[in-house]
Amino acid sequence: MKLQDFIRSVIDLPQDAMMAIQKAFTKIEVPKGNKILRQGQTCKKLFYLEKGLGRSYYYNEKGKDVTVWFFSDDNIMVSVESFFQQKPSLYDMEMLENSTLHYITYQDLQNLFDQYHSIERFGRLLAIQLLTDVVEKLNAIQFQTAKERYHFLIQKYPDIAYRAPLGHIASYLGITQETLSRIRAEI
Amino acid sequence: MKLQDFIRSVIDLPQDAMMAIQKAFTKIEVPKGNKILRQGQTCKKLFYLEKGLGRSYYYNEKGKDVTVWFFSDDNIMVSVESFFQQKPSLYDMEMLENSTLHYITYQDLQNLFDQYHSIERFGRLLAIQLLTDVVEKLNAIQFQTAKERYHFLIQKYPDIAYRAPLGHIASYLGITQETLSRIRAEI
DNA sequence: TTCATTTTTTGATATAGGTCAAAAAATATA
DNA sequence: TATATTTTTTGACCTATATCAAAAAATGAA
Repeated sequence: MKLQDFIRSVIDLPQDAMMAIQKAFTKIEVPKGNKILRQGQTCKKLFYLEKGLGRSYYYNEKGKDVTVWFFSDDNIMVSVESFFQQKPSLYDMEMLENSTLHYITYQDLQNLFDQYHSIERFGRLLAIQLLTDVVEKLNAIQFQTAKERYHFLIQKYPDIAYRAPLGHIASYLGITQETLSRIRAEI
Repeated sequence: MKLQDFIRSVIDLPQDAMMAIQKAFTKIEVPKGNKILRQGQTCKKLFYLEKGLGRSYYYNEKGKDVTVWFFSDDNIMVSVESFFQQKPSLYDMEMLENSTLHYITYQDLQNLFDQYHSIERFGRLLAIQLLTDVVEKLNAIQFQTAKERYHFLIQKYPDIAYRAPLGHIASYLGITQETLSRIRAEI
């Protein structure tokens, strides 16, 4: 989906605001395996992922790589707390496929928030959308068995279930890769 | 904390906006045990909890009462998805102590969003604050043992750990009440 | 106070899912 | 191709936490 269409799917901006926000985004291609943010850095860019696949992750106390979130086509890709509160990120963010992204810098976005009430609203609606996604995942994770969690993933993000490596999916669901492999074998 | 001070803690509103938003809130006292929202209803009010304790919860497939979130002094109390997307709530919300609340209706808030850019920004910042809280809980829950989850709660919300019934805390942490009781006994 | 109800604790047992290890399959590299 | 590397699967075993049941403690009502 084009950036413009994505923005429209969130809010119908007046012409001038739409022009201004589009101008503030820069399109980039990022190859598979590349990082767009490192743990400890403050996230200075908010990305729109037009096409591709990415994830955020960290290494836990035992050094195990833990996927926190997946990002796929037509979604915002950002370390929420780091970007919006401009503090160091807890996560790395990397692309799992060659991807097409558009980014806007924190400063440019703040300027647009100041200039356009309608873009401020866009920001609010976006935050609520992200919030809803996280709440949904929390509910899925908190009280469900490993099998149920996997079914949640297939249903909600079928593309991810098939495109991402099993180890990443397992840690995202809070289970081990062996358990996930066994669940898949059953089906 | 007074409503005005709470708003100030989020954003410094211009005088007129501050007056307008304060006027739109209504103060109420809600006794312990009372519900402020029922599952299936669309949440029409956003509450600020000046003093007291509340929770949101639902009954799972097995009929077990599961606490989704606690709300304590100086916080917003709302069913996020239901209020912001004006769709039926998945949860009941009830007060666990006699509480002092202030509410604003969805419609009044939308009108303020339309009228005041600064209040729109307040809304955005509020959403991001809620989002950060949920992300934090998700991380705490997803990869930690029962004991670690309980310590997260004590550290982050000590008041809740001591004021809420054990059964509610256990389901909030995604563990059984017996396990939580045993964890407490160890300490 | 006493009695009833609710909440918390304790005990015995069961099980989902973890850990460790190695084989098999898939993917990347020369 | 063949070979090396990474990812996934399978097996054996173990542990944290669930479940079921009942006692003890706390709370509320009469």
